Amino acid sequence: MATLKDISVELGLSVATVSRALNGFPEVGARTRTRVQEAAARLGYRPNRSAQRLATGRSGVVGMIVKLRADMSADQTFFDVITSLTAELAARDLDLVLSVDQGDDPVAPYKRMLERDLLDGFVLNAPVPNDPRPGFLMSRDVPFVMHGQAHDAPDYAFFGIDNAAVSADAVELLTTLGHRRIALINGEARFAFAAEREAGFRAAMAAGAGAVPDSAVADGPPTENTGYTLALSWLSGRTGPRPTAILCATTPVAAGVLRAARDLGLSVPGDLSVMAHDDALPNIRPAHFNPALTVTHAPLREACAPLAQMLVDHLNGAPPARLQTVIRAGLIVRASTGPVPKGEDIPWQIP
Amino acid sequence: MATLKDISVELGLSVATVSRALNGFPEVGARTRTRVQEAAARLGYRPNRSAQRLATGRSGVVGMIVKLRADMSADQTFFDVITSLTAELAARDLDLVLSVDQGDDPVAPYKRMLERDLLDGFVLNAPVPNDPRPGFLMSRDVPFVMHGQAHDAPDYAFFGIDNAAVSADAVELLTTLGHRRIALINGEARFAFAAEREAGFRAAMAAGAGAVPDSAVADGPPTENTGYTLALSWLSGRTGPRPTAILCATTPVAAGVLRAARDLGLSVPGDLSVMAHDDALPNIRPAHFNPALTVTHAPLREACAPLAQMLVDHLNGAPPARLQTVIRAGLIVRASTGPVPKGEDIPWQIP
DNA sequence: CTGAAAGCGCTTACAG
DNA sequence: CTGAAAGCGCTTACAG
Repeated sequence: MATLKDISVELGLSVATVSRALNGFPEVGARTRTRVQEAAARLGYRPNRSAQRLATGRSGVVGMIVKLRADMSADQTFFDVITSLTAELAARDLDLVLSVDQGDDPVAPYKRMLERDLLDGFVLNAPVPNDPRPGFLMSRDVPFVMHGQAHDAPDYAFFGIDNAAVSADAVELLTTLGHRRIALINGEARFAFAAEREAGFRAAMAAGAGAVPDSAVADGPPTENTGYTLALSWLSGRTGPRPTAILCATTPVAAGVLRAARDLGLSVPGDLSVMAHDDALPNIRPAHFNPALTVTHAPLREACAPLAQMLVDHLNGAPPARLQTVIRAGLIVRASTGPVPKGEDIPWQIP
Repeated sequence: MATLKDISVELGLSVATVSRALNGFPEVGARTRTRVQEAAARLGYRPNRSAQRLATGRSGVVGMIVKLRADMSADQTFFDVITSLTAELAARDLDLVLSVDQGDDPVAPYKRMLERDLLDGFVLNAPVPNDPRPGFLMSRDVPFVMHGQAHDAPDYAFFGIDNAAVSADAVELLTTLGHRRIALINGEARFAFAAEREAGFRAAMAAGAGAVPDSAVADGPPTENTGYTLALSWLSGRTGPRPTAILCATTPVAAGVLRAARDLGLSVPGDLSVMAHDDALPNIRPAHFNPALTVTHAPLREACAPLAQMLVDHLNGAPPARLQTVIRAGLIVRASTGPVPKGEDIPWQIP
């Protein structure tokens, strides 16, 4: 394995200059930099991470703790995020060490990893309302970045989508089409994003379609089965007036709703409009649903590069309160949404 | 953070001696070792991994590549193994870096990780028949250990259970109870362990109960749904004579079989005996099934300590062909198996 | 049984 | 713009 020394000998430069050239220090001459870069490529130079880490005092390792849920439903989104996050961190010379935890104490696994004393920072996933992890890590001065947002005006680094707008955009599309009885199959209530979506949903509905009864909001694991079961119960009409549109937390949930409609002989979008939020998981193509699914669209994996970069910036001393990004999901109108059925543009009745 | 130097100053010893004492070198005097260990504990000494790694030339990082399947069914066993493996490797000062791959080429992701040139070795999971990964890694002299076994007389390190015996033990129990028409819901055919289980099943059946028609062997994802669907079709009797016993690849599959029996009004074990192989996943308690499930039993997570140790030994120069262990699963007889129903002890007919 | 010393491959003040 | 040198915290022949 070629070292800085090899390059320096090859070019008659000092190791220091070679190091500076490769690390993009501005004071290096353009010609020198080019020569160094070429020699590095020619010799197949790769920095020795352990040496870099020893010299800089960083471990180059960041951690992420995955909560295993009691119901054992391995989250499909998990793999997608891990894939991208690992790659994005690797591109920035950081290794990601995963640790799976099954305990009840949300900060205990972080304490445990910190004790081993070899982590530069954390990526926090699956925030819950009033998540205690940011407070704990900040009290110990441990850098981290959160995927999502657990508090209203956080003083920590995070990247997420505007979940209230996800609901509002969907509601606005549907109310413009005349819908008033819109139901929501939300993500699991214990997660912060779900709380934001529900709040956004209720606010947008109140503004455009009328108040929403509790019976028109439900949640469950983000599966086809959840969608099927809830839609079947709502659409059968046994539980009161039927919704004319259903908003789904994920595309698999929407697949279940579509199946329920089919089983009940309801046409989509003739009798029922269906929308979902689309995390753009691989192997799930809402464009190929039948009918093609109207969605709000925000690929989960696109969060990974910003998250990795924020963490690097944070490690390099950037103030975390500057490392905050909220992006707005896109809206893709396809064939699963249409005008409200005639005579059905009647708001929910609050009991 | 305390260093070796701190300890050496504290005790008036050399850094070298402190290092030797802490690393268990035999030549250190017993009293000296004790003093050093006490001082290390008192000062909260933790070795600096980067320094160790730089000095030893090892990265201290091993990789594991997780294949993401097209059907997106995140394997429940995955989390269990990752949890334990991470912990066991950490206890041996190794970090585990996961990489998720979705491509078709089984060795490409290993090549890619190798190019980054910072891995000491790999843990290989989910072996398939004639798995190309061992050959590739051996050709590059990359240490690895396989969870399971992909070849008949491997020349590489691996740890696994005797899958043929898993089937044979189950078949023997059932034939002793008089069963002759035993059906198998196997793990997915693309995995090596499933091929071993099927071969073991057919051999044991041929020896004790008669040959098995292809229609009595099926496979699918290791889910409740797989068990329910297959059992329903077999037990309805539409596809030929009913099995009097069903062997399941996993406990969730058995849960599905039990539900199918219930739905059809069949009693277990009166009309049907049910067995499964139990990976001992958390939150699944075959002892609490109704009836309590008879199983072959081999906790997946118990493979992790041996795997971690084997990898360490391999990294320390042990010849991989010595690092091979096959353990035998246990057999736990509970209430889901019983004597064959009267007059039903008639072998399968091969069409 | 213990120590002095070299070395692992980087980074980064300090000088010029 | 470049270099000489110290230092990061270990490990490990080599000597005694």
